[in-house]
Amino acid sequence: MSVTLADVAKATGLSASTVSRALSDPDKVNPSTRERVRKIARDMGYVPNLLARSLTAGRNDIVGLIVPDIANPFFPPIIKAVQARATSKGKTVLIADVDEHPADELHRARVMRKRVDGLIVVSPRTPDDQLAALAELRPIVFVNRELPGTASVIIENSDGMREAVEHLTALGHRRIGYLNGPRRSWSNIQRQNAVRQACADQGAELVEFGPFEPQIQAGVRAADLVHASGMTAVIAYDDMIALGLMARLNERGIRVGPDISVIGIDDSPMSGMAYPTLTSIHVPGAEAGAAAVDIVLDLADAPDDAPPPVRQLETRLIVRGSTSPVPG
Amino acid sequence: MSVTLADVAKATGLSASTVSRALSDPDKVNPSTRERVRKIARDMGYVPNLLARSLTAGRNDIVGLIVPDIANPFFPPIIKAVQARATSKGKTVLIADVDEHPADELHRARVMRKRVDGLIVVSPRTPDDQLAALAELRPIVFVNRELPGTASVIIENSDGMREAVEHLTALGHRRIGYLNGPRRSWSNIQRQNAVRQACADQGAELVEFGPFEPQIQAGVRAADLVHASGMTAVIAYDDMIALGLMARLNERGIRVGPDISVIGIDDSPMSGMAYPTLTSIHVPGAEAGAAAVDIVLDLADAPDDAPPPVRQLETRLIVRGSTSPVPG
DNA sequence: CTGAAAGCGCTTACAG
DNA sequence: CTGAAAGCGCTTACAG
Repeated sequence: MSVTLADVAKATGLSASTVSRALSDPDKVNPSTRERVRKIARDMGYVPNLLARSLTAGRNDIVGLIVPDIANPFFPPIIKAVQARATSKGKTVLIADVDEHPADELHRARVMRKRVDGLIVVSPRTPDDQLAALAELRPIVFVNRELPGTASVIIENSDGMREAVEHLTALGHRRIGYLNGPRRSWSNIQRQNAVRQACADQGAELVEFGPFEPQIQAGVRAADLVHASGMTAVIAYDDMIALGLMARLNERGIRVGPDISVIGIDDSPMSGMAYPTLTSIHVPGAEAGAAAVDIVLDLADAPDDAPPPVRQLETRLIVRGSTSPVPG
Repeated sequence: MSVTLADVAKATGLSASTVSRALSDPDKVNPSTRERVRKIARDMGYVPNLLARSLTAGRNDIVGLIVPDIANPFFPPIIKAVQARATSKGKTVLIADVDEHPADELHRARVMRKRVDGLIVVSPRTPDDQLAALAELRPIVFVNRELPGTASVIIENSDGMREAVEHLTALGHRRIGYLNGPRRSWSNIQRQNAVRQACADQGAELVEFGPFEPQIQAGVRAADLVHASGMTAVIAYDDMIALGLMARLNERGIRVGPDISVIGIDDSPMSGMAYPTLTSIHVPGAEAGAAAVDIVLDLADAPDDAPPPVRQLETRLIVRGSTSPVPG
């Protein structure tokens, strides 16, 4: 097998304690023995078993991050932000992608639990009846889902949605479609409520479609429904759906913008690359990721009875080429 | 702190051994005591410390996956394939994204090493002088990079590249641009060699640009260079660069297809969504991911002196809307 | 079927 | 500054 601390101890003629200190807590050992130990350890090809170290030290210097779907462009910016923040605090990030299988979340979280110092779960899809079990795996913070007694970072959809609806009504649209996201998605419920409220406030008629999965193909499928319904403007649950919608409308010769206005949500990197460029509601995913790191690491050394923090972040509309005045 | 095995043992009046078996190796214990133990453990909210379990059992049931950049659409299909295969073999996948910082790869691999049963490193960017150290963290398999004595899955670029160049020359193009990827990228060297060979074989003139990072913005930047050079056809290191190139050309009123032909590499999901749709060389990332899982898990229980397997996979051209006959 | 003991590979008070 | 000892929370031969 591989070289252990005991092997190095034997080779140096010192105790395991001293070797351990020379490697992990250098100040506590005589400089000359320290260097001797380190050299011998290196020569022997000693690589500390970080599992064992974590078990005794009770620390991993790792943050665990669980996301629903790494392929959804909404998540990479969050992941990058989590990594940037965690790195700046000396932690490594390990990611689990549950591939939109909500039932797996709890299992993955348990697998990670002791291997990390804290868990960030983005948009937990975990069914309600298991959510409490997930929340127990503290330190843990939810992004985009609230549970009493659990730390969370919440992105408030209402401002951005209000701006989107105002933008459309200002362009003359009176009938607005909303493409629902996944049926049980917490985010979709938030967005659905927000669009209903905003349309009611603006006196616009709202027609809902879906639910749709947050994938391009779902948007492609939505396109024909939307067009058949005669909507002049539509807001999609997310950019993936909006992009699929646009692709299919393009294909059918329906001009996005002039013929039908489309608004996405997430302001993902692709929204500026699409044709036409996609008007989208910016969701501060990066800020949310950074905030989640701060919270979960604070939690790690907070007393158990401290009230778990809840941070709120706002959204706003980014206008691009896919929205135009109502045709005719 | 949390409930330990010893706590449960005390509560049941049994030894830790029996409790351990009741939970992890149920067949070795009397059914009635087994159920009693399990019930009490559940009631006490016992959650086994998987770190400790892994340390003694020497198994994690986890596969570690290291990728250069999760936001690059080339990687998610590989990740998904790795997960699908690993799941079917009862393993969980933990992902590390090194965010295009090659120097971090070795460190991340070490952090993961004992927490997983095997490591898959996709497109290792690790500098040559550290690569051997990385390769020592066995069981490990590289995807898209070769190192003697190390298991790997290699995607052979030459077939797809030859098809791409043939396609362009058949359309009448005589001067073909190639947008290089990152300078030290192993993949770029492979692709560069392949395009040089293919152009030489077809008697086409090759003009190289770059290096460019595999990002949309780099493609945007490349667009003006390419257009100024008078190329009628260009092959990009990857789809990201190709998409950025197309976006900028669109913006300048240069029609991709009729005015200039563009070919990407990777056949990422977005290539079918772009405007126009992007002709691209399909790279069998999913197959590579699945193969890597098979190899790394085999390695885990292979004798140390077994020759590490090397698997080769082929590429092919997918023709879409971004390539047309040479103008004029 | 169950238990006592040793051990996985480290770290960390506690002495000296 | 260094070492002996106990311990982190489990698992697993070995006895019985």
